[in-house]
Amino acid sequence: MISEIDPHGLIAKSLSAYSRIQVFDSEALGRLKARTKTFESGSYVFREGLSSSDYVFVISGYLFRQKQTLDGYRQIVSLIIPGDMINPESRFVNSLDYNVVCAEKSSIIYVQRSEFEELIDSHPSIRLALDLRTIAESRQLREWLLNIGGRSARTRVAHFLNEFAARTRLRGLSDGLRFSLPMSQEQMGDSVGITPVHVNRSIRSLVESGLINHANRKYEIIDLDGFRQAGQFSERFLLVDDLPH
Amino acid sequence: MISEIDPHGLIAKSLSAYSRIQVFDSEALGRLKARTKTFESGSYVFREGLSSSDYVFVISGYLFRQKQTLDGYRQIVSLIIPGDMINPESRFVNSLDYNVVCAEKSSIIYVQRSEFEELIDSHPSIRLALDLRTIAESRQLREWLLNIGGRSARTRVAHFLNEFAARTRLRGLSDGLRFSLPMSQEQMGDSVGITPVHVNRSIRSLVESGLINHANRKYEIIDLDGFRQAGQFSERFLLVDDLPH
DNA sequence: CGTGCAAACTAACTTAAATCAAGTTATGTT
DNA sequence: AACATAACTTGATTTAAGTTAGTTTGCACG
Repeated sequence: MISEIDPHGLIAKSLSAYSRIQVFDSEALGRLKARTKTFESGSYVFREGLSSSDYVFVISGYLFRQKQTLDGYRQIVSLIIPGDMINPESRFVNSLDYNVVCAEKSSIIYVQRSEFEELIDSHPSIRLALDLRTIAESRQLREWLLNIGGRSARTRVAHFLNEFAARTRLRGLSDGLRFSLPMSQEQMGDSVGITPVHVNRSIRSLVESGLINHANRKYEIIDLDGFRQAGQFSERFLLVDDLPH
Repeated sequence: MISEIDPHGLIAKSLSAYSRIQVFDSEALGRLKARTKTFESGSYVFREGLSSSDYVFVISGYLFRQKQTLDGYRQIVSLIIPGDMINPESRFVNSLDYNVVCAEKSSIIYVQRSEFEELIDSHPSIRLALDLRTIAESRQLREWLLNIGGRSARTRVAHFLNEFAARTRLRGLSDGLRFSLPMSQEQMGDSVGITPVHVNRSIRSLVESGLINHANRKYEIIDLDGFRQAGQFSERFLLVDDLPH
């Protein structure tokens, strides 16, 4: 099925976090031809090592990038939210070093390599946005490293939840205070390097401290300042300061 | 002090790991004007947040990138070895999200922003090498995340040492079996997220298993296969497979 | 060539998080 | 509505790693 991407859609919005996307840029994005595909929760969009010939974006649903240890431990290395590009390194490299798995039913669009590369070549601000996105991702990875390497379980979980709240707010997907997190406590554990039962205890502790409410997979931040402190969270690392070019 | 970089020097060698650097590319690199500066062990080359106006490369000495937690924990997020660029994201962004500290006395060269950018513009293979280097770094960060998030202390330490051995070998700085590691056990701990006494125990355990010898800061790998297994190490993640452009 | 200091090593003890083992609560299905 | 299944919750126990503290080694410097 071939459809046209909404010209004022998610992707332009997501890129505009990194560089100034003009009307004509986002119109060009809107003219891209794209195949849409739906994936069930738990299914793989990419497998490590396999090459991808198209550029792939998320329209709806949450996914994650994950890697595995030889003895079966799975580490989630980043969350992918609607509007994100799934395989940004495909611009330069053939195969990915991670798997991409759906946290819930998702819809994904495929744009032909050549078509997207023409767009990049003719729209400097889109190229810049992609380059900056790469920087932002490295920052995020370093922040996760600090989170996992240096903080207690409770703090890690709080940091993770803060990050999710901030990212969804910046993308216009939540108000930053109430959100539902589409992943199991086991998956959260695999994101921050602790066991699921400890995730549970950590969440409980945050609730008991009066920082958040939690039921099912819905969260509500009651005391934003306190909750940020509990997670030693600052949203600085989510943003990049565009160089004046 | 102004000097010329050795045209067949480290930097060309380091970039050539990522894309095919031709003679004329490396001659151009050799013509770059560079200020050299020496830093003592423990001194800061960059501080988080401060902007940098030049491109900076390591000629000799080891350094690391590090971040801090509010309550004082320091996480080392990557090692910088001779030939590496210290501030690659300066191509796109004003300020760094990490500190850069010397593990030992190091000599560093500064190349003017405009001069280096002209070089990039006129040498596609150098630009490509830089782009691929960025991908390689993200891979490394994800691998560290997996290492810290999912493995036992002993395995983490073994993985770290394997990585160091492989990286120095690929850069021509060691034979990959005997090397001296210019960092304290405390710094190793801050790299893999454990305490220095546990680093010590882990190293001893690896020695007692007959996998390596160790004295002062010198290491010798006795059983390479066994040592790789102990660290669940594969050097695949250090390399990128250049896309045929 | 001692002296001082930082890093490496070791052991004893403590603790945070993992593991194990039941429950319980949701969610989805015939 | 009853059943099945997966996710969540909770407590008891174990274990890996942290902490504290002391000793030893290596090395820079007067």
